[in-house]
Amino acid sequence: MRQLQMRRTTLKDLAEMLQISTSTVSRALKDHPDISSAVKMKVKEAAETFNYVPNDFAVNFRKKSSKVIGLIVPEITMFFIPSIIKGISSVLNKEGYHFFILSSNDSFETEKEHIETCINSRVDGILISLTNETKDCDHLKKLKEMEIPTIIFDKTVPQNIFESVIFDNIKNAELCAEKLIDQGCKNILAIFGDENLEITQSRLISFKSSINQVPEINLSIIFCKSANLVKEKLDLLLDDDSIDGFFAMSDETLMGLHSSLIKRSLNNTNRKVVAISEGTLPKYLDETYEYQINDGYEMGTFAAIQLLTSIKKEASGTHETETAIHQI
Amino acid sequence: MRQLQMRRTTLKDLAEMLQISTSTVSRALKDHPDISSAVKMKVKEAAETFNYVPNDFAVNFRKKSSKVIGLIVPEITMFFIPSIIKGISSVLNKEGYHFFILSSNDSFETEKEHIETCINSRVDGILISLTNETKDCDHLKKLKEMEIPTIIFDKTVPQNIFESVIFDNIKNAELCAEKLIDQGCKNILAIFGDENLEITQSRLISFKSSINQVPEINLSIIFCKSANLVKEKLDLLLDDDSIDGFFAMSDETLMGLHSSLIKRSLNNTNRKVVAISEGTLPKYLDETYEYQINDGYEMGTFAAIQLLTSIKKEASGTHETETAIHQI
DNA sequence: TTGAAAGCGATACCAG
DNA sequence: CTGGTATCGCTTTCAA
Repeated sequence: MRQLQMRRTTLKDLAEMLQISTSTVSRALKDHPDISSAVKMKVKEAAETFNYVPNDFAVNFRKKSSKVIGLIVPEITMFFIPSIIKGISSVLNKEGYHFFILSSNDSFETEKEHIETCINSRVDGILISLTNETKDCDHLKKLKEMEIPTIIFDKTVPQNIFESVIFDNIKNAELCAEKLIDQGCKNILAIFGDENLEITQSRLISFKSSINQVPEINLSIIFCKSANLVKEKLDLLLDDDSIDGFFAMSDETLMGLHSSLIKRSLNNTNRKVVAISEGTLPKYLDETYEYQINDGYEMGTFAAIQLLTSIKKEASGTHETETAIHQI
Repeated sequence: MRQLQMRRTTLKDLAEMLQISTSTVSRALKDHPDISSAVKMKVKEAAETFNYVPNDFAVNFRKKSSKVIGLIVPEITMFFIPSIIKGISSVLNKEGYHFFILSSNDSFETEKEHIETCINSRVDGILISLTNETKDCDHLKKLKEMEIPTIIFDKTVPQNIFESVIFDNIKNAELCAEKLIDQGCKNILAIFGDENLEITQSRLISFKSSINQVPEINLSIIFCKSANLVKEKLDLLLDDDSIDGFFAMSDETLMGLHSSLIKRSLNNTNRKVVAISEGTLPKYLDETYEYQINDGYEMGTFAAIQLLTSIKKEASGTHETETAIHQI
């Protein structure tokens, strides 16, 4: 088995051609102040003409830093992933970092494997959003031991051992409730996702308590794990038009709701729809819907910046065990 | 500046502890037939207890293979990217490969930079979908010279120098046209994306020629680069209900159409909507819409498999310059 | 201002 | 079956 790729020009090659040492070439290439500008010129020219490209493997190996971070997500959804990727790329690429995407497919076991993978491939840091199955952070402890900077985002668990970035679920649910109240809705149907999720619970509690402050409102609540389930349930539920206000806690639940409303031609009747949403998609659904936006792009950038910060701290030897929770 | 990460157990550490050579340890760990099972046992046990993890940097460096591939896409869209990522992950992860996502943000310059980045980081292969600005493959020639296996997918250019994977645009547009014809539509509006794109042109030509076989059909065509533009144009155009058939060449154009139909409560009147679609989203829009599916997941798996195949060929020294175009 | 040389950690060839 | 050793390409002291 031969080499995977054609042999490339190395530092040594340049050194031999110019009859100087590799150390000098190395330093010249990175504008080290010790090197005379004459030599720098020569070296850079040669590097240019011979198409020299530093071998990142060797550099990483030597420096023990991969400039790679691992992104572990519970699943690849169309609502959240694209915006979060954009956000993360925008800050990481600027700093010369790359990232892998590893999807846990909603399996705790896969999540654990991915964490091992990240450790093995020597990532400089990890951004992770936990699966629905993940109940604690035990499997993350190793990361702490190995001092691998890690930020948890979006889906977290209560006993959090890392810095994390989440949306302000309380506030958003509250604002949605207020919109429905202001609209004068009296018969509200609220649609939530997976009942076991932290994010569902916090939105639920907040939404309910806001609505309950207006005693004349009649509130029904359903939980559905997928857009399809929402649709199925609603197709049965919506047999009268008495509901004048809908709340969807996410894009996914909103999609199911929209689908069902369309089917029953209820979309333009006298009812209000408000939702918590990532915001990319819903603008095309119906102009009358109102949203409280959870901006995935913003979360991505924020989390990435936090991670880079703690990578730098690690590198400089500071060892504060940050576990702050940032709400955005 | 100290090491980024805590020192980990190395082969040498194990060798010293067991008082044997590193070569033996290395071989034992990978079940080399030469090694006695007694030694293997000992070594593996030690590796286990001391939490030995091979240093991928060193391995890659030595073997000149990164087990990383670069995925370059023109933009991060919610319609295509999630499914393509899922498809690619599903085959690459199984084979121990990872991939970076690099988005060109529809800029030819950025695309070129990303290609450089991939070369620098010594990826084992590249999966690339070109931007709208990309008119030829000159910037890809370097990849050919350097013998970096590359597959172009979805967005290609006519003078293609690499193997590529595309959807069967001709067939799909044709089938959509037939659906509208079968439905008896007489006044059709067809919505296309960016007029300059290869994929737009092939869908356009095919769709038009199919429709034109039925002389009594009146066909109007519009081109819009984004869902928003579709909506804006339609909000002006749709002042009467005479259109009884719509064709959208993509999810993006379909979203604009849907939005506009909803707004005018035209969604449940007597008209047919057919579209070429990635398929993830549209099932929630309106049950009466019909689709010709371009499956991003399938494209992802297919492209990834092709890439792995050519990586293996490269490795074994076979040098067929494949430029086959696969339609799926 | 420059060079020599020591590794980083794993692999593989050649001996024994 | 096992050990010694060169090597991958680069960075980084230490010496000159």
